[in-house]
Amino acid sequence: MDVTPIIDPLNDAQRDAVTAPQEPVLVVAGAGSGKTRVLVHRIAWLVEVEGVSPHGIMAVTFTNKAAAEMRGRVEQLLNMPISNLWIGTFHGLAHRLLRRHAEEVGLPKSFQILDSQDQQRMIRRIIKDMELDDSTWVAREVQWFINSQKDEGLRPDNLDARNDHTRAMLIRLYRVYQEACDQKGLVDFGELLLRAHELWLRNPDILMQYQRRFRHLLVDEFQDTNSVQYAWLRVLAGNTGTLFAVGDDDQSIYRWRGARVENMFQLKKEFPGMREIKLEQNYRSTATILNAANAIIANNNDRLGKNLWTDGNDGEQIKLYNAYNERDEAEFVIARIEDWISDGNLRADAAVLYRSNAQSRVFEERLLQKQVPYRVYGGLRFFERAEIKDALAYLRLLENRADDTSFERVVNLPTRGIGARTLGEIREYARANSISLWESAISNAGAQLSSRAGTAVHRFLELVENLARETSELQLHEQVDHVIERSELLAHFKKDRGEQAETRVENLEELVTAAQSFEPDEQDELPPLAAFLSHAALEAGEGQADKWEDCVQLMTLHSAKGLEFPLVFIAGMEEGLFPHKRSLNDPGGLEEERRLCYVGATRAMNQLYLSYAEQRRLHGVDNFAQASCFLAEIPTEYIEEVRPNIKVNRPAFRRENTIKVNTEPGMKLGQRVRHGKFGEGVVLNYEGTGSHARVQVNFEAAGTKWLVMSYANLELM
DNA sequence: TACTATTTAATTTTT
DNA sequence: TTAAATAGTA
Repeated sequence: MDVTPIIDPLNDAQRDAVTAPQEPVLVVAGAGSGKTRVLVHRIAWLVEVEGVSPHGIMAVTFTNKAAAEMRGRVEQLLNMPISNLWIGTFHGLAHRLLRRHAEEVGLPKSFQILDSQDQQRMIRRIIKDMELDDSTWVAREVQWFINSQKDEGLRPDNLDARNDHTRAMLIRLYRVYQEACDQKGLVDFGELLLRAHELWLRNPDILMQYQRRFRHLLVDEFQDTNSVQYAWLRVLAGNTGTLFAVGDDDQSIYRWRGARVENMFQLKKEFPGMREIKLEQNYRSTATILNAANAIIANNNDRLGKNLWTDGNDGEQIKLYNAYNERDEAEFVIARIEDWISDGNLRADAAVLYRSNAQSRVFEERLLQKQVPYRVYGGLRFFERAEIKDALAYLRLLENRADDTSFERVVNLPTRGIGARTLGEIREYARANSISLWESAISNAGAQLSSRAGTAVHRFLELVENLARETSELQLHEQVDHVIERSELLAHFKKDRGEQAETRVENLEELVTAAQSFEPDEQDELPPLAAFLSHAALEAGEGQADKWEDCVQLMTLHSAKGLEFPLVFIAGMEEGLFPHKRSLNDPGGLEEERRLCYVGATRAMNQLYLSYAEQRRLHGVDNFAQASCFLAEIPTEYIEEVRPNIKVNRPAFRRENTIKVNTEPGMKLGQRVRHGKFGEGVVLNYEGTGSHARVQVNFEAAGTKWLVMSYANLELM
């Protein structure tokens, strides 16, 4: 057996990890240190050298993209297909388990997945039905609460209201929402994980069956696991499974959605013999960029501790541009990108990163104006588009008539005379009798409703039944085609004029193509339509179709994680924007922002540009800002301030060549302070200078207060 | 019932 | 500024 292809491309630390004995291993892998390579080669090593059957291996990732990439690379390395090896996302694997064991976890065979849009609609509906004031009970916030509890593995019964009215109501909403989901056979993303965990806990025999099978569990991005995911893995590993976890505590940027870096520490506690291997050699960035990134992240506490190094050269200094406003900033960035392109480089090798999506607009405008092709990441994905969701709603009703969310979506689309009043009655009757809207509609169509509305409802019910009958023998793509045609959805969008309407029609046609080229995962053992619908919910698809065109890349810092580009711009390095002021509301928020900054900087291979604007228009109002505190954390030797001859009208008072950071001592946003009366708090905002300076502090005990600096006597902590 | 005007709030996002 | 949800009008 020739093991050189598996071992040769690795450095010492990587090889230690790949060839480690079959015991628990934690790989702390810095940015650009080859963590995917280690995972891929580890799998190959287990199969080729240790003689482990692929059947006994499970590899878990967070995104479908990562899962697909890993599978592809393993197959390439082993030079064979590995269909019996489970590689997938936490949600994808949980979904597979729930389909196989629907009965044991109390789900109907035909359960459907709710994406977060559907979930929010459903919660909004519940708030309405409970006749709660929707300005106090915002669907988005209730959704946030429910999902946070699910991330922590908590059911309504596990929660205590702690004499808090608000909390009591949130728990009640959670309970009502969950009952509604159960009744309608709907499962949200958090529920997939929670039920998969409960599958283990409630069915020791099933658990044992999987424990015996999956002796090897490999987990990517371990720092992003939430409590349920950790618990699920922990139980599955049991005492016999060997966990191979790869992660980077410095790249933990998803705490706000339940990720717990502590899981990495916890792992070491629970598996005392756990081998810990650090990958610290970086193959991506220049020494300058790495040193700067290291300097930034060094300001964080509670790190596992590692220092990236490279044997590459220093490269160029990091360029810092102080823009007058956001348009000046965009102009500067795009001008540099045009230079880059005219030097013969690829547009796709240049990326503009920013903290919030709203920032993309100025860049887009400028790129459009300069006729430079670009692509914005994020935004609406294919399966999330309204017209696609409309079509899917029809298809979902074919699978599961009790799917009320889908029912509501298409009952009057295209309009067929079933208005708010009629729908209200159907809803009321459904609620009173604890039945689905579908069943309620059946009972109502004959009796309660006026004859006109009754006929309309009847027509809709018949339409769906007919669709079901007509498509039962068809191929998946024929089913989809038939449904969008006969439901008159296609005609509905076709009659609208304009560019938007045209893309809608194109998208619907694209859906048929998507169905045609859809290849169900054999492991999932589902009928084609059910598999397709699950796929649509679990993998929302890419945003733009023409992704292979050579385009400048625009994206948020979050979505840049895992990617690399020769030329990187991080725009909007301003206090309040990055670090974002809203991140300072919770403890550890600033540190997470700093990790985000670290992630951003380490995306750059050769050249990194940082920029900030003195004035920025946000939500239609001009704001003044100071340079981000992160800029001051980079040793000046790595930075060069640039000032090209751009003719912008700048006000005369503009200061030159100075990084303005922390002009007031202790005025840093996020700074912890102590007040004689109010106790400890965090600086949220400030205005003015000298004796007029006022500062807004969020006190742990006393809440948010504005204080005048010269009187407040704040003690820095 | 269907379309238009007004209001409201805006970090990050995968599944 | 802008998108989306709701309130108001034809």
